[in-house]
Amino acid sequence: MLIATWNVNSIRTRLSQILDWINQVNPDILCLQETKVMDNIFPVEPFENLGYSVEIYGQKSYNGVAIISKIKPENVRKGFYSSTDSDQNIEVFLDQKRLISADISGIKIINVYVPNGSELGSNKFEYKINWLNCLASFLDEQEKKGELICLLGDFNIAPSNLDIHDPKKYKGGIMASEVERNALNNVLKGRLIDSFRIFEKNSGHWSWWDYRNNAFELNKGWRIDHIYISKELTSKLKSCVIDSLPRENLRPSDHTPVMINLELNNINVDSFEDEDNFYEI
DNA sequence: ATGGCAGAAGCATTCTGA
Repeated sequence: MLIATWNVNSIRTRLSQILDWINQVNPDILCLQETKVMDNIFPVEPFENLGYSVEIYGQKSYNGVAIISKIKPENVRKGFYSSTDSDQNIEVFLDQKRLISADISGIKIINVYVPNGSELGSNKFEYKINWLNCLASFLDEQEKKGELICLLGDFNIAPSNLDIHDPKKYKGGIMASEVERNALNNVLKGRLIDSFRIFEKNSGHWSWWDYRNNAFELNKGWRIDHIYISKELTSKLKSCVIDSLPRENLRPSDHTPVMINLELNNINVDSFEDEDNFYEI
């Protein structure tokens, strides 16, 4: 099962590029960020015509996330939610559409567009850290329910200096600070694994290149788009690939797709009960 | 310290991103 994430920086501007990529790669699940469009004018039909279900959570101009899936998702939820009434933090984040989740093939897919944060010390930076803390609480609750999780999207954080083309230049700055890395680690808590680092231990692999200063041509990038999976799923993980080709397109997104291959093809979704599998909840 | 590049909104220019 191919699961991909891609910050497309406007679904309407990038539509033909996304459809081309789907036709070439044939992903089972494609999670999008920065769709930048209200739900009532999201181009749903082109994806449905390719056999996908489309779940969207967007707004005008900014943010916006979507799950495009061959298997119809269940329990689709938009934004943070909690089964306990105590979590009043959630109300604060309703105006920015940055998270959509759904159950697909026994895995809870959590698609996120983490705030950028602008610069350390700013109000936006505080929002970013608060948002990540809320995500940590959200995952705590999912873990308590025994969910198998795939948390993926644009995190706007380079997890280590290996994930920045010039770590000295950007040391301690936005997307590279210890505060952000600690907040991210508090989300992961060792229970979620960075798929890419299972296969690649070296630097030099990027998922985002700034539009400015010829950054792509100079290969001055960052790895800020990630696919984290529950520990229990790592034995099923066959690959994690950053596909940099779409960044070469005319009028590209500044991000490029990241995808994993999870070997779930021996699983019959219709007969979970008959299977003696670790992923049962 | 600033700008550089891009998209949306909307028609000149501002806001936001990373």
